Amino acid sequence: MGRAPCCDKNGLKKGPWTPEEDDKLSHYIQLHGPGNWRTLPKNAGLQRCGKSCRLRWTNYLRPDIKRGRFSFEEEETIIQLHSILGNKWSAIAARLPGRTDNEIKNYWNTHIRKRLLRMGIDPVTHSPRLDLLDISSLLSSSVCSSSQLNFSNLLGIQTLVNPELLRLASTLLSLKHENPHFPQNPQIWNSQVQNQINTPPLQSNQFHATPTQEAAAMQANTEGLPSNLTNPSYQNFTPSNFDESLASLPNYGFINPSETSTFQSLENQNNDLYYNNNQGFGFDSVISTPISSPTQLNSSSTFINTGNEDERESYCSSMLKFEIPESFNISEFM
DNA sequence: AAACCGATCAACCGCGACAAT
DNA sequence: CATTGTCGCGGTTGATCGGTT
Repeated sequence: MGRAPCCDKNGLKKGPWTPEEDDKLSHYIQLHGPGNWRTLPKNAGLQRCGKSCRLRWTNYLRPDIKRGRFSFEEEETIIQLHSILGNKWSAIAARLPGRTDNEIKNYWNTHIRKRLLRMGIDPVTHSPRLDLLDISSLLSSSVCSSSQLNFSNLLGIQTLVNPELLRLASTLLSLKHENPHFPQNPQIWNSQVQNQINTPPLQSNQFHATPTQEAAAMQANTEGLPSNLTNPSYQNFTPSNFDESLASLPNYGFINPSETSTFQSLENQNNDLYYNNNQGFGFDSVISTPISSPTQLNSSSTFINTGNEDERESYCSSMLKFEIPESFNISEFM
């Protein structure tokens, strides 16, 4: 089926909007509402296509748009929602009052994505970027082919690999060795470890919404779920385990600093860790928070609300012990 | 002072979904 | 059921700005 042109482009203006055009559009919508976007420009006396008008209104002129820097709470919400919704910017924006999908998308691409990469986290899968080192396949072959833990291969690449990675590998191999149910798929392996790294116990006070609000929020967010979530943890998504999936979402260090949830602690845990995903960080709080109550987002989390980008990253990194040093050239492994 | 470069973000483009006919 | 029209989404572009050389 052919797509109809959104408008007759002949003679229509493109590019940046002038204050006069903004005034015309705002004034018209305040008086009449947007109505039909196709006919709006003509009625409002604008030499623009309806699409351009809609975009200008929804992304800039709408009176309820919040301007200024994203707060820690908003940033955390974006990351968590992105980990389950993917690039569903409109669905994410629906959970962030006053923020537009375009603004969130830009902020993700220019800030969050880069910071996650610097931290060694894949912004698509939200997992540690072990894949960059091909360490997953290395470990997989080692694990699957022998009951004896053979570190010779690992040691051979030690000069290239962050010691933290090797220690992680050691931990994972130990867990695998002791636990017959350990996932064979390295990707699932990674994501499950990531979940545990970032999932301190759920706190009961993270629920603020009424059942009705929760139901509405759940519906709003499940509607936006992609069918092909890249994170293997969520590929088995079903309505019945949705809570589980949400509860096990990554947190990237935006957690209460009093909680210890690091690789160090991982080493001391028994294998039950891998089967208690219900005790994840309270993503429920994000999902259940009413749209009109942005300040309630993750109220249980403790934030150091500085406005400094570096401090945010530093705080993030300090909580998530898995960190690729600045000197480590990731691009060499791409 | 000028040139260069990277970061940012407003705006555009193409497409899919869906309603209307 | 097929076609047409509209809307909204996600990806991309390009203008602008500030910092650096």
